[in-house]
Amino acid sequence: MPELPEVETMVRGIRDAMTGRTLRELRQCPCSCRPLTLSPLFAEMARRAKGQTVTAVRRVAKRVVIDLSSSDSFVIEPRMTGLMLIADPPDREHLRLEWRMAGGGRTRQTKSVWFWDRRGLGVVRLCDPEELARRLGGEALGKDALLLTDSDWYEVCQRTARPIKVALLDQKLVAGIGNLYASEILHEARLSPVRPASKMTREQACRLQAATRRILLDAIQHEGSTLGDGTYRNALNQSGGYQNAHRVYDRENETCPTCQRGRVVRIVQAQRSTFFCRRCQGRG
DNA sequence: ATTAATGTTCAGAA
DNA sequence: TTTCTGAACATTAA
Repeated sequence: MPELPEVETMVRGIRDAMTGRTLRELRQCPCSCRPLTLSPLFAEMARRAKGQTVTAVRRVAKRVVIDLSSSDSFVIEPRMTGLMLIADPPDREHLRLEWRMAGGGRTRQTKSVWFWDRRGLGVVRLCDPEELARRLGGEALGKDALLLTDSDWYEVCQRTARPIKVALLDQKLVAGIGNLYASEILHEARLSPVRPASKMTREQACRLQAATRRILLDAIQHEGSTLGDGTYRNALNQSGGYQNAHRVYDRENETCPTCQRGRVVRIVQAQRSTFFCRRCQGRG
């Protein structure tokens, strides 16, 4: 489930444990399931990273990026069930990787950060982060030049005739939005998920930009969404709180909290569930 | 036993 | 060229 708000929460949760510290050791955790996907392979990755100091911990779209004093960075894609932790994990058998950081000052102590992943679909790379960023569109939320402006949103919408909900999931168009937040954003923007992206007016693109910002900031404030299966946890292994604020996602048949009249319906687009209110979001 | 679930990426068809 | 579909990855819960 980690989408932009959950990854942002992970990054904030591990930042102090890593920034300015030296990597004493990278360890692969013994686990009975399939091995974590690493690039390069573990031995090479550990050799290149050991002894490096972490200069920054940041988020790029749905990825955690750990910059090292060399030009390398760890780029972690949690995909469906990956977590970055500094506290006890939900279980031991799905721990995948451990970064043992030297303690502050002259102490011999180490401070560990773990990557935990139940389904094991996550990927950890050690590479130049630029090469991965090149495959992504502008950031849905951020503060630098990568962030999409109002007019960028309009231009991005013009690029495809696919339904706007499907377009929002295309990381080459907008980076950071996933299935859950796409429904919430479109509801906030009062736009039909089935409307072709290319038919958006400038005014609608503007609403989309504003809704994206509001929803994602709000979700970050609540430390992300922990769905029914309880998989997503913050770095301290605590649940997020935004699931209680969802207006349409996974709320099929409930009364729309905005118009108080319509019912939330579920449709399938690109093999994923979309939730929306026909009354206040229209038919496209 | 079957189905669906937050993501990404690829192959192949329409 | 664009868009759509399905599969693959692996696990768990309803």
